[in-house]
Amino acid sequence: MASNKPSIPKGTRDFSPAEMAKRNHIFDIIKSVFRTYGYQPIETPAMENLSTLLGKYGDEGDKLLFKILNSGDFTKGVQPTDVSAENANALSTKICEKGLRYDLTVPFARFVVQYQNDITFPFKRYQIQPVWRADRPQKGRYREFYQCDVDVIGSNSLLNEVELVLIIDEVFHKLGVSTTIKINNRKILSGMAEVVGETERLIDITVAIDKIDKIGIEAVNSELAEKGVSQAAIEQLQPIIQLQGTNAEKLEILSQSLATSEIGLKGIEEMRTIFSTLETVSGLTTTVELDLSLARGLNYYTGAIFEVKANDMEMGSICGGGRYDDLTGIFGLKNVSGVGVSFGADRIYDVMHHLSLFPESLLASSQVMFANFGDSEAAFCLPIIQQLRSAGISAELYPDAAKMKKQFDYANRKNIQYVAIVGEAEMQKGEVSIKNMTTGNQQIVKVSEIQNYF
RNA sequence: GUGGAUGUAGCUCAGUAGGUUAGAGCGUCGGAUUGUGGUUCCGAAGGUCGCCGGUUCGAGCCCGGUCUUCCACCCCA
Repeated sequence: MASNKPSIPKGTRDFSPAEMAKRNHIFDIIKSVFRTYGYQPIETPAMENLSTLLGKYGDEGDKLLFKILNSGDFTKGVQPTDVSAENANALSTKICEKGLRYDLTVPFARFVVQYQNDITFPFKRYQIQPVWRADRPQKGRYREFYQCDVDVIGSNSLLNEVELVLIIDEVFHKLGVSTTIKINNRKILSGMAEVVGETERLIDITVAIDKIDKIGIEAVNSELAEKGVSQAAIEQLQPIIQLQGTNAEKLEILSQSLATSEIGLKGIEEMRTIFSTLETVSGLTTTVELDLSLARGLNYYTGAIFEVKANDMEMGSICGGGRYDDLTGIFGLKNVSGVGVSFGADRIYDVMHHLSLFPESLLASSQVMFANFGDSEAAFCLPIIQQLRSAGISAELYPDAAKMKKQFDYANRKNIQYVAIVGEAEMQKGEVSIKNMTTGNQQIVKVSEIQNYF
């Protein structure tokens, strides 16, 4: 059949003007907050060299990378024996040297190393661009989605962590999304693994306890056992991962549990500093909570880790990040620590859409629409419309001399607040009748004073 | 990547045991109403039932494959 309906790849989406208005609302607020904290934008290419991407996200991450087939004769150098299911990975690196970026943090690290001599440290940048993951799509999970990253690199100060919490708080406050910020620290997690004598199983332990909210303590324990964590270690972990109380209380008990772990105590100290500094800042509207089950998959995190959950809707994390002490080291720049978070714009959109949090005014294209009564009336209106536009008021003329019903319908559908009516009578007096579409009131205004009406 | 559902008009969904020209509501368009919308009334358009193949005298319905979307797992924004 030739009549295939046009379509787009799985997990990708088109966006209509109405959707873009809402998406831009999110981007605009995020950007404006980033800027008020002194961050500056950069962009990097959609594709990176595969060598930049591979090995940074763990085995799972590598599998989810979109690879780009080499141009030209990509079969050059490939032997028939290379082509087999077991060889798929090795083969892919032979025929693909580029891939679509998986996140914005690794390309940022590459960027920092590449331009280290031109950058003033600490470098505060933000970056809002799409990323791609060859994941199976689901609710809140897309193959192409936007991340909004803010990072500061080249500073060890915990003030940066505090600043990120303030940014998160401000963004979600301005968007009207009720959230909880969860914080943990990789050093604490390392300390836990160390204390129970399972240092080399850190990743397995964190991945398992990360699921405690979802699958419960029993299932977590059996998963730990499955991964080879000793029964004694599992028992030792119980009181730690099930800690209750205020942030300060949790830290207090933890400092006893992890007393023998230098790294664990370091993590606790960091968290104490972050929490106590946050207390000196007034006006925080979001709950900030120490959550020891928070692990986060990306294994380049070394200090604080963040995750933000929407309070009023079931949805994966809508923002997440953490400190990475040596991400640039992989690209040859040692001893540069960074910390940052990434806002998931598409998930934030889904949450706001589901909870009807978008302001209605976003839909309006113009503030005022001039009804069209015919050629001479239109000609009379055009200069007035230009006058409004130069005063910063968005205005449009209905292009056809259609029936009033149709023109008013158009204004309604496009959420235009005012309709200006200029016919024979108004033209002669140099006036415009302006109708408020929500109240239905109509007023007559002199052409010379019209821009003051809005 | 593994397992499970789904797909009928622009949207939300009906569709009886497989049997003539596949329906409704909303929306769209036109009219009642040639300077006043969101209400009402009347009328119209719009579907190769996701796609490909099979079974059958006959398939929206049964079977196989494929794609999409959704759900769980893995993992994640």
